Amino acid sequence: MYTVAEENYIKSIYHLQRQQQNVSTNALSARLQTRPASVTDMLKKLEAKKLLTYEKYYGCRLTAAGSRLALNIIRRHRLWEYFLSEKLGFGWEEVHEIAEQLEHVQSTALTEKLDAFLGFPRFDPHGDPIPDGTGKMSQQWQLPLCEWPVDKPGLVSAVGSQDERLLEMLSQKKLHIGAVVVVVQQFAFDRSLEIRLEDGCLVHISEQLGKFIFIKKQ
Amino acid sequence: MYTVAEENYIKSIYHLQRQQQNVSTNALSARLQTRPASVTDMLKKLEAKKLLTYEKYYGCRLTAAGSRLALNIIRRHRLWEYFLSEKLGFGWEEVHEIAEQLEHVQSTALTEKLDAFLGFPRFDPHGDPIPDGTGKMSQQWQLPLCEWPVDKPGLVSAVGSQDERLLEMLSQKKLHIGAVVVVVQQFAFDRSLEIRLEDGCLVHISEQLGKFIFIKKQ
DNA sequence: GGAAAAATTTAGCCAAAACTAAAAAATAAT
DNA sequence: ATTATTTTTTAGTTTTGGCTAAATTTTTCC
Repeated sequence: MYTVAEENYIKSIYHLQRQQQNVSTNALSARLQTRPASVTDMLKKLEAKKLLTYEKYYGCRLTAAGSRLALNIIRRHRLWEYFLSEKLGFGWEEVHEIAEQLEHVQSTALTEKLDAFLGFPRFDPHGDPIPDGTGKMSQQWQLPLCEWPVDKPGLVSAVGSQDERLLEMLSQKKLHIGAVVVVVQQFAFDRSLEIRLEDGCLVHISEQLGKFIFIKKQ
Repeated sequence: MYTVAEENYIKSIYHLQRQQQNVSTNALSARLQTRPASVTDMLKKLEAKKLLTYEKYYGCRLTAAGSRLALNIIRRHRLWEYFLSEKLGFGWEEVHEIAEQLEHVQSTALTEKLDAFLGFPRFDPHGDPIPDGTGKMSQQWQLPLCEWPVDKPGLVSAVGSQDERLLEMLSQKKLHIGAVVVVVQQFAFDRSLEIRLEDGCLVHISEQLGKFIFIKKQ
């Protein structure tokens, strides 16, 4: 299969490709914290393996095979993040670093069984969509409530966890899927939120909770 | 911290040390499937890191620090094996290879939280004891029931899991800790077992169940 | 359009962890 | 107690994935 270094390159290229259509050597160098010269070397290797096309001085793009691999790595990463946060009780700031290691464990069976064990979650604790086994993922643009802009109405589209304590809290605050909400203000002290529901009710939401409620455009 | 290669050496030396008191270059070479010359190189490196003492031509022994590291790696390995088998539903033959990768994920917090999530299990699916955070582990020689010799009386000494469905089944079959059992026969077809209890009752045990009941000598 | 700046590549080097072939030490056998 | 055999080490290479310094190409700016 592929080495950890190769997988990290592919993953980074995938993410950068969403902003620039051709990923430059320097952009990769900055993201991976390696020198441009090393990036050039690796791009040649990855081109030889047909994971990307590379044109001297003009950067690279993933091939279909490269994108497939990238989505698979992202799938592993986000499933582990979900596991760490949901099952082991890690805070969402802590999960990324550990998932960076776990994502490189090679075993298709492991990924599939983990997915099933977690109940086929569609979003990780940061609100990013988790690709399915074929690489498809929910494309809807959405953000956790705590990052949603003030005064812009939005729709509750998903929750990041099925924890019953979370679900209980949501139902008590009348925050069901499909509810329309407006963030009235964010308090600087603890980054908690005041939001207004359709019926005009004002509800106070901790930052912690706001991370698990996902909002999309109406 | 330590590299994957270093961790694998330390783990192998720990296991070999239980048979020979000084671990020879050749023994390590055979176990790790690397050439003796490579082993010599690595032993020098590990000695420099004070994980073992090494005397030219006479093999090596782990230092206290080396043993501590070895037990920590074994702890990680067996906790993951338990997770894979108990939570993800892998068969016990499949878990070893995947755990070989997972054991090298570096994060003390991960190990501790995983341990807690699993309910602090004391034995892995193969019946091997899982060291605790300080390196202590149950030293009793014991085997899963499904590997216990026929006609040899044994004592139920531990169960490999606290799963309540398992515990329910055990109490129904009157297989409490301390019970004396004799394996009457093992059926070749599904490797299930017929065992006799103290009161003469015959009980039928699936292989699946037999893996989670540990037996030691009377 | 040509000079300066920025980006990228080439060339040569390093460390980790493996390898082979040959030398040296330890062990076994006559 | 020598010799033969086995084990281990030394010396020199390879591959992977980094690095620096210098050269080259592209881009930008007057």
